[in-house]
Amino acid sequence: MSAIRLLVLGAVRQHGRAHGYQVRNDLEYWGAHEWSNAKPGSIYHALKQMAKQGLLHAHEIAPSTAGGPPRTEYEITEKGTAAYLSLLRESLVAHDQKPDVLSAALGFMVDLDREEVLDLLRQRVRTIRQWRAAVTDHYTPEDGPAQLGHIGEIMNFWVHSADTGAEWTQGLIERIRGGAYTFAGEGEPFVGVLTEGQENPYATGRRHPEDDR
Amino acid sequence: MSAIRLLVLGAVRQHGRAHGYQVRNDLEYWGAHEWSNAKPGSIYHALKQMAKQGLLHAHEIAPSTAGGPPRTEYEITEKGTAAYLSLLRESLVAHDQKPDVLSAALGFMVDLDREEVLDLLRQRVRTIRQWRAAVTDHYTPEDGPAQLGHIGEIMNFWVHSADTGAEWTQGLIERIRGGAYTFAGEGEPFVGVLTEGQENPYATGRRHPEDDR
DNA sequence: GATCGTGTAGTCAAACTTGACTAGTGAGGG
DNA sequence: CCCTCACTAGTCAAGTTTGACTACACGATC
Repeated sequence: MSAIRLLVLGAVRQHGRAHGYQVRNDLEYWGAHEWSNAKPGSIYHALKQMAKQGLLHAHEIAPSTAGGPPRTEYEITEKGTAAYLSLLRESLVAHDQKPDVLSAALGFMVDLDREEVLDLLRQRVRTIRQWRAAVTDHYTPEDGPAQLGHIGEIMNFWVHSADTGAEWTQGLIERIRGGAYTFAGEGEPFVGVLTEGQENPYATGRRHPEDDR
Repeated sequence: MSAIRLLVLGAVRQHGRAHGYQVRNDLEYWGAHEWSNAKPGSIYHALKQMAKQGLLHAHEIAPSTAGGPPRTEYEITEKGTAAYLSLLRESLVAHDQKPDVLSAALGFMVDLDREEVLDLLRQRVRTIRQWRAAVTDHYTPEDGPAQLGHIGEIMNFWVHSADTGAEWTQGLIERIRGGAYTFAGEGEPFVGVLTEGQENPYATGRRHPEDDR
């Protein structure tokens, strides 16, 4: 699964009601266009698709005051909220070598409560360890790993990713256990969307020149 | 860019001439179906597409002796070889948070010569460092990183990935500098394809049960 | 007062990916 | 001798992603 659905659902949910451009702008604010496939086409497509599937409810709205084509506003449905939460949980646990999914999940983790996030992250560490074991097991020929030649570097790379991924997750667990951040039901939530008329300091026009990679 | 083109070009090139199923089987042998999107559909699609673009040359062949539909054999063209090498170089250098691209490139790096690979990997380390600097710069507000709240964990995660990625690359550089593996023009190359009639120990049927993740 | 850039809002075709499906052959078991 | 199962080889529709494009409004600039 890609990160786009999680991102879009989360963005719409935070707004209560949002049109495509608003979602697009939020994702840009979060830097998501840099670490995920959050291109305009994907966002509008995801909105339409999820509306068709009943995860979002679409309201046709008159053309905006600021020119441009007629907009559609979306609202998350109950089914959508359920899908969102299950996607979020899944993304925190799963180790699918897709860093964008984890990044998106980190951005929304505070929608769950602290204890649950800790549980999910511990589960994540276990998942990674299991995967690591499967890799070393599967790719170690009977006559020793040297037989693989340079192909062994592929395995080596996965194992390294697994180890560092587990280590990082462990660090995050410590920080959260230590009381960092504000989770669901712990009072004033952290506001991560742009309010109407607020300028976007991370908009495309003002990127740092070193960004090009 | 996805890894599929690199994988398919590399596989066809190693065979000299190969039909779709052979490529598919090689990729499975390398475990590529586990760490990349090397599904049958993608492979056949890539073959056709690249044939249309002149990177491969297609020979229509009579139905195989072993039953099944008529096969098409592909041969890499000059243009294809050029594309392959440039894709390979690019994949060794680029840090696009897509681990499958790097894995594929590792599998083929021995098609280049040792010194060039070392250069490319050093370049990779530099690229990662630059990217890391851009991230910390871009996502550190004037009033200190604490302002980001839990969103800062996204940045933290990238930075961690960059650091461990650079570290791993450095390790690989050391191993290659130390004389490991056999690169282009250094004599008997490592054979990474299945020869006709050889059994495939990693074929789908015999996977380890722990593989399911 | 034309036009140039920027922001708003979204569409579209082309390419790619996915997962399920087709279809023939041959070996082995009952 | 028939039936099932695995292997060989590939197709297809549905869904997704990409990158370029449209179209309007507003302010600034020449």
